[in-house]
Amino acid sequence: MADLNHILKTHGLRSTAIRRDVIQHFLDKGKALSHQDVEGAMPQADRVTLYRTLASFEEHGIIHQVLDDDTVRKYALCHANCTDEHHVDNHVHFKCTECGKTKCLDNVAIPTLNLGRGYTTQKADLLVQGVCPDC
Amino acid sequence: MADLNHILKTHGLRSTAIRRDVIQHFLDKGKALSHQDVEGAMPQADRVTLYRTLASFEEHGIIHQVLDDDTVRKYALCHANCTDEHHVDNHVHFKCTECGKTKCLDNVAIPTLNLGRGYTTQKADLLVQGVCPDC
DNA sequence: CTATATTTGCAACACAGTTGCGAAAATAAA
DNA sequence: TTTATTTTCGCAACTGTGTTGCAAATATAG
Repeated sequence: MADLNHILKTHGLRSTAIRRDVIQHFLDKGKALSHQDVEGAMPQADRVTLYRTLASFEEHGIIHQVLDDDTVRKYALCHANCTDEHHVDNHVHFKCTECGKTKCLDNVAIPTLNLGRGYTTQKADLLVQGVCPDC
Repeated sequence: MADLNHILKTHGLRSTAIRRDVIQHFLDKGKALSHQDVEGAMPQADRVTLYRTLASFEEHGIIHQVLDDDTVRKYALCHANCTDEHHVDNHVHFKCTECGKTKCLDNVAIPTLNLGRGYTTQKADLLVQGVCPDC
């Protein structure tokens, strides 16, 4: 609880009950969550507030977007040293076709590619789908 | 035109004006297109028909979905040998942050990764963002 | 040229995400 | 601690994307 407080403060956000609950939910689930996932877990909170919470968490480097093959936005907790300015998310995302969970593979980096003459790379997102160890 | 006809037939679809127009539009643009992109180019066609056209093209291996960091679905033409059963799309997608165009890099393959014990890989999508040679 | 199966267009709907604004709560200042 | 200031919350209303059911139109097979 004091922990959640600290996370918010160090990212320049005020500590509110809803925000602490949202972070706690991400910690509990340990996988990428959509707005709907979060809303389902805390029906007392307003839809719009949750949308704004997720957006501001992303802006301040608490969570990052996870690309997925469906159209709803998904987010996962950033690992450690992401701040407002400095966002470091170079890991692979894995979506299990059995259990449906999408997780960050923090220890698997996205390889650097040679795209050919004239291309500059700024960021890369890699989504791998298959079956996870638990399934 | 006879060409477009042929593409549709070999993928098991009837040849209609709208479908030929949609394929032609993909050929003209040479980049990933959203439903809105297609609709803008042919306002005479019904919204729903275009949604169904894109869905059925995807099913029959004429186009494939391209992951993007916004929530609207985007598609690009499949290269050659994709059929209903056999879908081969192992290339990297590149989105230029200047011109906004997303294209297939057909000559750049997604590298095989070792994800660790217990993971099975079925497919992978890689989106690289940066500046393209034209910008 | 006719019969049949597929495709199209329309209306209506479901759901994701956004904007504006006044009320409430969190921090800063006294 | 109390007050002032700034941020956040909750509500209503809205926009945009994508879907479903059904009747009319059209493409192909016979």
